[in-house]
Amino acid sequence: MKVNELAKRAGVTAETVRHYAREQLLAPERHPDNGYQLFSDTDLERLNFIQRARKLGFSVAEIREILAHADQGDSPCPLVRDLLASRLPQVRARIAELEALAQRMELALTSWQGMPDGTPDGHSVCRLIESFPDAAPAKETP
Amino acid sequence: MKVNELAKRAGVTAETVRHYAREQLLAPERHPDNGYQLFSDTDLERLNFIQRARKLGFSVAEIREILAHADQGDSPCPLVRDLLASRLPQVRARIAELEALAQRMELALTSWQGMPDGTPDGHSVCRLIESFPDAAPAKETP
DNA sequence: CTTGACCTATAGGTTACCCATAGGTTTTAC
DNA sequence: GTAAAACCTATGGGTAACCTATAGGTCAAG
Repeated sequence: MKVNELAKRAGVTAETVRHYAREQLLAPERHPDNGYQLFSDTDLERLNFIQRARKLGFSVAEIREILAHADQGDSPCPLVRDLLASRLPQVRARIAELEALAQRMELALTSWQGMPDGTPDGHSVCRLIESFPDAAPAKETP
Repeated sequence: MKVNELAKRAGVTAETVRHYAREQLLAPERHPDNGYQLFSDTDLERLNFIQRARKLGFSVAEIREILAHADQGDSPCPLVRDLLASRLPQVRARIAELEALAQRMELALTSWQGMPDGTPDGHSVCRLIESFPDAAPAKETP
């Protein structure tokens, strides 16, 4: 089957399929005449596996590793367990970070209730923000 | 003051300062002879403002907008409120997403306790993953 | 035989920086 | 006085997982 058909069957976009092929998660054959990528039913199963693994938080690079193990006939399951176990605390940390952010945002919104906006001068941009208490890391935009 | 001094005073890296300058959040003067960026105390206050705004979840692009308003003499506070109010539910949604992910990860880890690893064949990569129940979106790696 | 649907590959955008490079400048030490 | 250390510049590339746009080849149907 061709890109679009595989994509539809798996419920992803054609671009995602091409992306995975570029990233070596899928290794379709090529039609000798036109160079089209030709996927098998095994590729569909593989793509479903990728989807599940993504839902469990594995990165594309990790999944490539997992699949490489399997392709060599080795069980990737121990690797899978290790990856999951080491990533879980990071996810929890990220959640805590975002929760702290949400609290700062809420506190700001509520404590600004009825506060005057004021106009900026050389030493103030927006006192609402400037007078806000310091806290935790800024990190990236969520 | 030069890049490094401003960076140290504000507790960020010199690269971050240069980044903000490139992104128009800071508009330092230039030393006429050598082209070095020269920052004033006002720039330091501005940088502190940026840090606070980042901690409240504003993106660099948003902060540029906020500062532009202030530079024109307009109060950016209403804009600030709107941005915060519209971003908060997104943060909450992201938290919920990550919590669901963490739960899937935990469920996987515990339900795999003592499960055999198995070796991959043409129709299985790692049954641990393949047999895992479907759920929610995959989204990006956190 | 020409649409229209589908395919290809490449390049650039997203976010907020970080890092490496090459080369000019200033400061410090001897 | 000069040489090395420390700092400055601008540019380009990397990060994660795709998405979009471009230009051009292929194919089935009318």
